[in-house]
Amino acid sequence: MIEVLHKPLRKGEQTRASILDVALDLASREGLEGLTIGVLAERMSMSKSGVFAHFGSREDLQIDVLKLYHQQFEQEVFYPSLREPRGLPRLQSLFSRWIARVSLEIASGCIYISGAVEYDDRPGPIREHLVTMVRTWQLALQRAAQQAVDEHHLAPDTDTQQLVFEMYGLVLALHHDARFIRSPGCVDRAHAGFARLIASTRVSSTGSRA
Amino acid sequence: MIEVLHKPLRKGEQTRASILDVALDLASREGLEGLTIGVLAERMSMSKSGVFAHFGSREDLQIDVLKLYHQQFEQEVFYPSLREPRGLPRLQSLFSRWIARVSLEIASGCIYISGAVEYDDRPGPIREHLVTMVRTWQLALQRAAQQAVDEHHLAPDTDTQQLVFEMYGLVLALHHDARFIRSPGCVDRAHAGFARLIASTRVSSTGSRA
DNA sequence: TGCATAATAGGACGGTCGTTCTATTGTGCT
DNA sequence: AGCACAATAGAACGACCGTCCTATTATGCA
Repeated sequence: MIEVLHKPLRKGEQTRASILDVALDLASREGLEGLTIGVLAERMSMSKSGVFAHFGSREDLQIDVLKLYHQQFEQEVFYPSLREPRGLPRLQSLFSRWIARVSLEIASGCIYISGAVEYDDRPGPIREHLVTMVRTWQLALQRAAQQAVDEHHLAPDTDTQQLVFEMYGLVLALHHDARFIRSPGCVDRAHAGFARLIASTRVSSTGSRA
Repeated sequence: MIEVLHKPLRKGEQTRASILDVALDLASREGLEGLTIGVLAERMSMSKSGVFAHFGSREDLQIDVLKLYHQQFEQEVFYPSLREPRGLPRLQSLFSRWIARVSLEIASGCIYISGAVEYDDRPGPIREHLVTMVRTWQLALQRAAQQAVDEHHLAPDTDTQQLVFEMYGLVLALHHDARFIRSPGCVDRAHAGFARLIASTRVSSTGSRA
């Protein structure tokens, strides 16, 4: 008996979790703003109020979806890469798993990316959560890049912020061409871009601009 | 007397044009899906039906906004670059003007980019128009890149599709970091990325990947 | 097996949406 | 000036939205 007081009856948490699963799938397809309680209830074969009761408001639901996505992203992309040795191998692993995830979710879309467009001009807690999560991911990439510099895998004068900027660009281009344009072969192009990026960073400086 | 039959009274076309101007500004901020007739009417100090009467439907309005944006984009980015000599100078001019435009519209957003996310999974005429326009722009870039190869400004085995992919990525990253993250200095990073991209393409092959 | 209460359903609210219809105002030509 | 008609206003429609309130049903523990 570890939990003593107010142990919530199990059924509630269980359906709440499966609602969140469906909500995540829906938000991945239609965007966080397109996530609607009515459609969500329909997919759950529940009433609107039945779904609503599990979250204080739609905004809370959206934030919970965001947190779930973040959690899955960490689990699939970030943590497994920590098993790779520091430096270039880990950085490459991060990028590869990132690409793999974005490739897999071509059918459903990446909430970090769609959310960035939806909330770039919409203030509020959702935007703040999103920015924090994306910033966290970018800083994790930058830390891995800096370790690659420290391990002498990349040139000592490497601008790691520039490196992350370009890595992010490759993934955004992948997402764009795959989901919007639907042009084949863009996964390979993302990999090729990264290879060239690393190659030109390994030998000499990236060369920041005035 | 050049125009003879059914010459439309001028007032209508005039207000229609100014409605479109406001609609473009609105769609740049809130996205094409966020463009609403009620808000548009409010900003025009007109009634909803008064605004609506100028367009057969909201979808037609959205498409007209799209066409207006495309027209402005061509006027500001594409045509001026044609005055530069074929090859690398023209390619660089295209990219610079592109960056400049995206930088200027940091306050309002690029419809090509936000539209790509909004309509990547939403079939219909709007999506089709958008894809056509973006494809047109990508092909223009690719043509300019191919000319740079022909003029021996870039390596003969350059993968121009890969080049355009990475250029697009740089602009997407710029848009992302400027509008969403709001991190300073990303305009310089976009330029630096392009410089590195050209440098590594000028010397040797880009190296496509299996 | 009951009883407290968690979980869900159902309905109603005010709001906004795109769209349509009808009436009114304004324009531009003869 | 007056007439035909373009341009706009105003109100109403059905649909969907998030949210609240009140019943009803289901759950888990004594």
